[in-house]
Amino acid sequence: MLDIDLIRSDPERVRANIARRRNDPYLARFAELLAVDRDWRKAQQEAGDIRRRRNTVSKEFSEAKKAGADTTALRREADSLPAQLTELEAREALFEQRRRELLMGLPNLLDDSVPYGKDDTENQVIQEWGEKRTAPADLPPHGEYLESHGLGDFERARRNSGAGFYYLMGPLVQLDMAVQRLAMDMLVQKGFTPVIPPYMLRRAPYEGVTDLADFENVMYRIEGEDLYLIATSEHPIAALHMGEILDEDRLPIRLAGISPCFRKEIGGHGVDQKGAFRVHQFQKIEQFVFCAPEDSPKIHEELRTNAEEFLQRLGIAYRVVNVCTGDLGIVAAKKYDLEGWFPRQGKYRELVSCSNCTDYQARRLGIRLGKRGKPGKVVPHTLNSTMVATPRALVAIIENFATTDGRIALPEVLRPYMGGVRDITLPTLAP
RNA sequence: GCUGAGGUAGCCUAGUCCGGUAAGGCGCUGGCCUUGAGAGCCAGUGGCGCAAGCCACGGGAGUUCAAAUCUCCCCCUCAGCGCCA
Repeated sequence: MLDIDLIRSDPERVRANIARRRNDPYLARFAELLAVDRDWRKAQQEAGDIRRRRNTVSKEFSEAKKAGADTTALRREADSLPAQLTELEAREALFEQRRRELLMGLPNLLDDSVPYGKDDTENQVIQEWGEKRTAPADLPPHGEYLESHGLGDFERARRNSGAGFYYLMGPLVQLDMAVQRLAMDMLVQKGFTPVIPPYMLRRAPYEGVTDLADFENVMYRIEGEDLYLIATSEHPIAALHMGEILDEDRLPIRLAGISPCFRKEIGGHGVDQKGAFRVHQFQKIEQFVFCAPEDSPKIHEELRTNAEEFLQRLGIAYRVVNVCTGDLGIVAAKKYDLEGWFPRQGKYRELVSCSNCTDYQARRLGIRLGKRGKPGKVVPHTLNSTMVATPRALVAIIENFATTDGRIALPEVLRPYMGGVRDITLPTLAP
C-alpha cells in the first residue's frame, strides 16, 4: 500500500511512476483515488460538524435537566440530528471503503533502476554465469525420464489429485531433501534464522502480503474456514510482525523459511509439459528480511548474491534478469529473476525470484519502526527471495547432470547430504 | 466441540453491575533542577483536520438526546474438559 501522505503531497510523481507500468487501469484507479480521498475528507468534515453539535446539545440537555430548566427546544434539535448524521455517515463510510479498495489495488512505486518495458519479453538480462552444459542427446523429457526409472508417478497423481500433482519416489526424495538442506545450511551460516511458518493463513494477514487478485487466481481456500493454504512461506513470515512496532536496533531481521507452497495459478501461462516443473504443490526455502528503509537496496543485492551462490555451488549456469516495469507484480518495487540453464530444453528458465517490496507490504501489514517502546511513523522495508524451490530445482539437476550411461552425477556439495555417494544410479524398470 | 474468563492507547491496567463522553502506571519525548542520558518535579505522548473540533474501548447492528457501559449477532485469545500424531 502506498503512503497516502505522499499521494496527497506529490500526486504527479506517483502518477508518473504508475504510468511506467503500462497498465492503464492503474492510472484510472489512481485518478479515482484522488477524487474519492477528497470526497471522503469532506464527508468526514460534514459528519464531524453534526457530531460536534450533537455532543454540545447532549451536554446542554444534561445540564438543563439537572437544573430543572425547560428542555423542549433542546429536545427538538436533538431529535433532528440523528437522521442527518445517519445520511452523512453513510456517505462517509461509502467513500472510506472505496478509498481503501483503491489504495489496496494500487501497485508499489517502481524503483528507478527497473527497465521500462511492456511484458516479460522486455526484461533485461544483466548478468550471466557459468558454462552451459549439454544433455545426453537421447535424454527424454524429465517426466518420462522419472517415470521410466520409477522415481516419479504423474499418471496416478493426476488420477488421484489432478494435473499438476506428482508422486516423487526413491532416491529423488533424498535428493529433494538434500537440496533443501544445503540451502538451509547456507542461510543459517549467513546468519539467517530458520522458520517453519503456519501453512495456512487467515484472510486479514493474507490481504496484507499480496495482491487481492491472488485470492481468486492463486490461493486454495479451506472450505468453511477463514483459512488459505500459503502460496509461499514469504506470506506467513511477512505477517509474523503484523501490527507490531519493530525495534530499530534489532534490524535487519533475516529469516529463512521452509515450507510447502500451494498454488492454483489459473491465471498463469499455458500448460507446461508433464512433470514436476510447474506444479500446484512444491517445497521452498525462502529468504526474508525486515530492514530499515535505507538498507533495502543493499540487502536486495545480498539476497540475490545468496541465491546466485547456491546455483554456483551446484554448478548450474544461470543468468540474472532485471524484471521490467510491465512485468512486475503489484507488491515489488524491483525484482530480479534468476534463470537456470536447462540443457535438454536448451533454454533458461526461472528458478529464483528476488524482490524488494520496499515499504509496500509492511504498510499493508501495519508494521512500523520505533525505538525502545516508542512507536514511530517510519515503515520498515521487506524483501524476499527464493533460495531454492523443489522439485523444480531437481529438474534442473537432472537436465544438467544426467549421464549417457543412466546415472545422475551429483554435484559435490550435495554428496554429504546423500550419504557420500557420487551419483544416483537409476533403476531400470521393465517396459 | 463443550464450559468458563477475557479483548480498553506502544505496553500494563481502572471504568462496565448503576449510560453523561477514557482515570492511572510503565515506557518514550521535551523542559526544570543537576557534575549527570541518575533521582525528583512539570508538560507532552493514537487517527483525521489549517483550525475549532471530530473520531477511537475486538467487529457489526440496535435502544437512547447521549453507549467502553444496556440489548442482539459475529470474530478472536486464554484456561479447563473432550478428541488427537
